[in-house]
Amino acid sequence: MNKPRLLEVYNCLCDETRLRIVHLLAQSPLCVCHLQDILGLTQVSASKHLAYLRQRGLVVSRRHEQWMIYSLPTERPRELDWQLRCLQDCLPTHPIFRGDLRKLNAVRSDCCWVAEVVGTTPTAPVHSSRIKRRTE
Amino acid sequence: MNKPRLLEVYNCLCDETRLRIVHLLAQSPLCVCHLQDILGLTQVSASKHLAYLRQRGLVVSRRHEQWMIYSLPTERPRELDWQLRCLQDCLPTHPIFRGDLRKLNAVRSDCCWVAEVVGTTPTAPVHSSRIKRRTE
DNA sequence: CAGGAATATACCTGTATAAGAATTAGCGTC
DNA sequence: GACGCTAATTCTTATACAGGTATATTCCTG
Repeated sequence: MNKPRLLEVYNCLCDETRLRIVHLLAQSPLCVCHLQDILGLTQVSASKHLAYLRQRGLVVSRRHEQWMIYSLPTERPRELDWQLRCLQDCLPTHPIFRGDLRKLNAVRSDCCWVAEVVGTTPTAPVHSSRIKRRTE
Repeated sequence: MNKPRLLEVYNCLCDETRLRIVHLLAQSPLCVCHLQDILGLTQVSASKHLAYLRQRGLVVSRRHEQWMIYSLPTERPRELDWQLRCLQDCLPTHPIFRGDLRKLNAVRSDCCWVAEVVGTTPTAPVHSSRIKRRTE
């Protein structure tokens, strides 16, 4: 029924978990398990929220070995671009999102393989460090 | 639980009816019955959505005789200001909102008292024209 | 190909809320 | 004060969706 694109964007962002996900992905691409860690989500919850966002075009995913890497699309509808600017302006002062950014940086420094995996060249092998992550 | 202000704004705008209301009020203050007419809402639906918006600070209301005039607050949180800019940029092309603006202009021209009532000086008497509106 | 890790899906349940009907309340005219 | 108009509230019902459990799928390693 030709739902306005902007309305779909609002439907995505009106849930706190999804707002936090988009806020994090605006900083860096991330795999599902890192989003779980940072946001304290169950695997199912993370996966379902990401599916919701993916189906509405707010995020894209690509497989890298056994991980799914989620990121913001490079070609973004203007509706989303407005929201990203708004997030950047309005969220940094709020404790929830400050905390998320802190945890994001912890993940980045703890996991030597994140930079490789989430970067623009996702083809580097990361086997040994992957095991390191899961056992730590 | 200290819900982020931006999340509340999204909760308001993620409903199509409320998005259309805010879009209209960004053009001009309006009384409830005009919003009903323009959007094709029942009295109850209009009133409840407006209460939802009012409780979250996205709109304010003032009584003028037997009408409640709703408008955007003059002092707006930045979260709302971002959305107003976004609406102005993203919505004009969509048929739903174009239609709403058309109907808004029809109301404005049909009803000689709208300008008086919704203006910054809401004290002018409008009795005769009010009756005219209801019977036409 | 067996097994494990990461992710997705199907199903069920609970909750928030949108919509409708009926009622109530406020303001103005007569 | 009775009546008409505008708006708000209450109650009930219906629907969307978030969360949980169990299961399926895909990829990698040995």
